[in-house]
Amino acid sequence: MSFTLASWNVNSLRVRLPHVLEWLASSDVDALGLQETKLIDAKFPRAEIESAGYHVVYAGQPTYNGVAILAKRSRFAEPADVVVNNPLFADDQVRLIGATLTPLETPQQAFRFISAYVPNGAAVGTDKYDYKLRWLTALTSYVKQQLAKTPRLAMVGDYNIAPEDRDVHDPEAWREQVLCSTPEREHFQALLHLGLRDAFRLHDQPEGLYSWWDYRQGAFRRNRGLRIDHLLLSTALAQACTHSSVDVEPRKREQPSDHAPVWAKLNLNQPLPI
DNA sequence: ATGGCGCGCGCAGCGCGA
Repeated sequence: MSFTLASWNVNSLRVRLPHVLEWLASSDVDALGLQETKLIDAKFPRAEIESAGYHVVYAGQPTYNGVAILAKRSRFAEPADVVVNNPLFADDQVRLIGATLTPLETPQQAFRFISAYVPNGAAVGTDKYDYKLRWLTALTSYVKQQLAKTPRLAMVGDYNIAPEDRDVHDPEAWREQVLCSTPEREHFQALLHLGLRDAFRLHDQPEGLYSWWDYRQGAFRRNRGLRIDHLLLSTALAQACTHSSVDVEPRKREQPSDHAPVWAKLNLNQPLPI
């Protein structure tokens, strides 16, 4: 009984819907967190996604932000207990959605799935950077609370943090810049210390595999990227994770998102520890 | 490392992302 979980910042779902539908059809994904849908709920392409065989829950706002969770209908019950945003953090931006996903065949394997769009932070020392750090502090409190209630947790998303120098094409150029600064990296480590694992680092990985490349300067062609999109798995789920990677193929298309989807495969054959 | 990119909004050019 294996499940593939994934995350993708699509930078406008209106523009990227064909990419998402093709990727779902070709990649065998069971649950997908989306970020930067940039759609109000009234404009969300619910019918198209349901026709593709997925449950979907979503929350958006005009122009900016917006998150969603897709779950394959042949494998999961309707997503339950949907929560939008962090109850511990008053936020007028829509950057978080969580739901409980229950496998149809093994309902005892239900887990909490969160799609997160961490603020970008603009530049170190700006108001947006302060907001990012405050947002992350509140996220850590919330995840701690969630893990106490639900030991099976997958929190996926655009974290806008490259955790280590090996996640950066040019670490010296990015030293203490936004996405790579020490305070941001400490926040990422704080999440791991709660009992989450970075799925990508559970396995041997090739060097230079990133999840975001600037649209400018031919950054993708030159692989000048950062690994800022992550799947964080609670220890209970991390034990079941057999593979994890980034699929760079969608980034090669015409009119791509600047982010590539990241994924992890979980083998839930054995009963999971509580 | 700033831009030069691409998005939304809305119909020009700006805010924003990372």
